[in-house]
Amino acid sequence: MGRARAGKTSRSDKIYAALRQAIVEQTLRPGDRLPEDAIGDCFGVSRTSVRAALARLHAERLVEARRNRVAIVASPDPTEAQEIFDMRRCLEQEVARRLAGRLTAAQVETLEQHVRLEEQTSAPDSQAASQLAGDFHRLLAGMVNNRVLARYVSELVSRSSLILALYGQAHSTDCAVSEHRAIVAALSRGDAAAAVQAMQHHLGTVEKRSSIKEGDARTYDVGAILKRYAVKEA
Amino acid sequence: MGRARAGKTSRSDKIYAALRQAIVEQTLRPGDRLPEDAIGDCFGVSRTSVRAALARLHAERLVEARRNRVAIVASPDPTEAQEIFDMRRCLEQEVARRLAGRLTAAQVETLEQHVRLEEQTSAPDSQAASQLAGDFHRLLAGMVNNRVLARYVSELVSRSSLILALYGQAHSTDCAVSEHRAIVAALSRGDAAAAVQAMQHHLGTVEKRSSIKEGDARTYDVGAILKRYAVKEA
DNA sequence: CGCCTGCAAGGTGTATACACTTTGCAGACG
DNA sequence: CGTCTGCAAAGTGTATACACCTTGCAGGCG
Repeated sequence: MGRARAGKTSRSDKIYAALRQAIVEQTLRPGDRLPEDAIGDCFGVSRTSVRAALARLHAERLVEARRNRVAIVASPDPTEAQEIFDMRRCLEQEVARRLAGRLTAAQVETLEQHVRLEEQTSAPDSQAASQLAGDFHRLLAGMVNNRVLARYVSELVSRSSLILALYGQAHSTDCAVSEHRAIVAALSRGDAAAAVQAMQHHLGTVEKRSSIKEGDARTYDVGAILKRYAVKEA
Repeated sequence: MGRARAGKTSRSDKIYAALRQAIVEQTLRPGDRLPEDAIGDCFGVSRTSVRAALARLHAERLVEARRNRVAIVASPDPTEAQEIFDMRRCLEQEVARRLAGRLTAAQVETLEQHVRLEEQTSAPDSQAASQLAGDFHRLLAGMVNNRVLARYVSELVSRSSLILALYGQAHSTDCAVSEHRAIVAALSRGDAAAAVQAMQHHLGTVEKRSSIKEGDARTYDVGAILKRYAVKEA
């Protein structure tokens, strides 16, 4: 009886995992429609399970669900995109601060192994590389002994995929592996200031890679945008 | 046609709101059972809507849902409780830092009015007072222009109710109003350092008010607890 | 008297049915 | 030819039905 345990995943769990994967891999892109019955047919289950999965994805802000309307993959507007990166800087800086000089040898090894894996990945712009890049950040956050922090970082990392999909070019080396290496180095030699700075610089790089411009996001409203076209057509 | 808009709340929305309220008010206490059909009967709806509401509450970590088992109101163990307060300190400190010296006169007035409302509330240990205290923190977080931050703070504030319910005495003046006043004062005179410190001190006070001790949370396991009783009975 | 076994009751997981809402389009109408 | 109207198709909101899991307890067995 020591056996058994866990294992059992409900149907909605499987669908949740599949959809989530498809979204962060950008197979499903922001704005794509997610009709419950179509998805259900596709997985061979009823709408019931699909609804549960969609609800969960909605809670994580990976899908938008308007009442009585088909759900769609979330597409963060520029303002939201900035808020997400802003928050990542805030949280992951905290991760760096807390981890600097406090990593065990085993943890450092785990991180270095992960970075090595990233380097060895053949296609640098592949879905796999993108996935690994995200995992690096999750791995790091998971080493802080605070599951709330880990969960928030993980959520933000996922949502970043949406932003890259919208404003960057698909999987354009989401994260420079060298920057990951620099972060690990600073952390393991216990240099908190450098670690924090490396993290900030890294996230800045990632954000820049996706040019979220669009009128600096403060000017973002339909009126302003349409006005530009009106001028052209006048 | 400028009219209409919003308004329509689905049944699961209503149930979600009701359960949520009951939980943060501590009418439903941590560990309380939440059987879908019982709740459905109670609200005159089917399990379907209740399930959706519970799923949402689960996503916010206000209820625990084990597979094939009745859902219960979440009861954070001491470790989790510390993680939540830890995270609150991290995020709300950021709120203070960002708000200091950047509040408009109108915002300061809103805050002062809220604090006045808190002071005037007759019963200081009432559900109402508790609710207002939480709202103060949400109000503050909402003034930072970052909805992600606001959402996380709001979630943590709600979860704090669970902790107070478990480890504090019910609604024991969750927050000292004077401390709220001090925070507003520091913010409005633009003293970031003081604001941050006031916030930290305040959250420290709140956490202390609920003595989460229980063996310092590292020693938290059933064995250790039962051992104490074994000694008594020996 | 204590432990194990099996069963019934309580509850969840999932499919299905049906009502209602939204949306796009065809055809009437100016 | 553009606009309005109404209807059918697509899709969601909710209730209900049934299979299966989990748990507590009654009764047998040592």
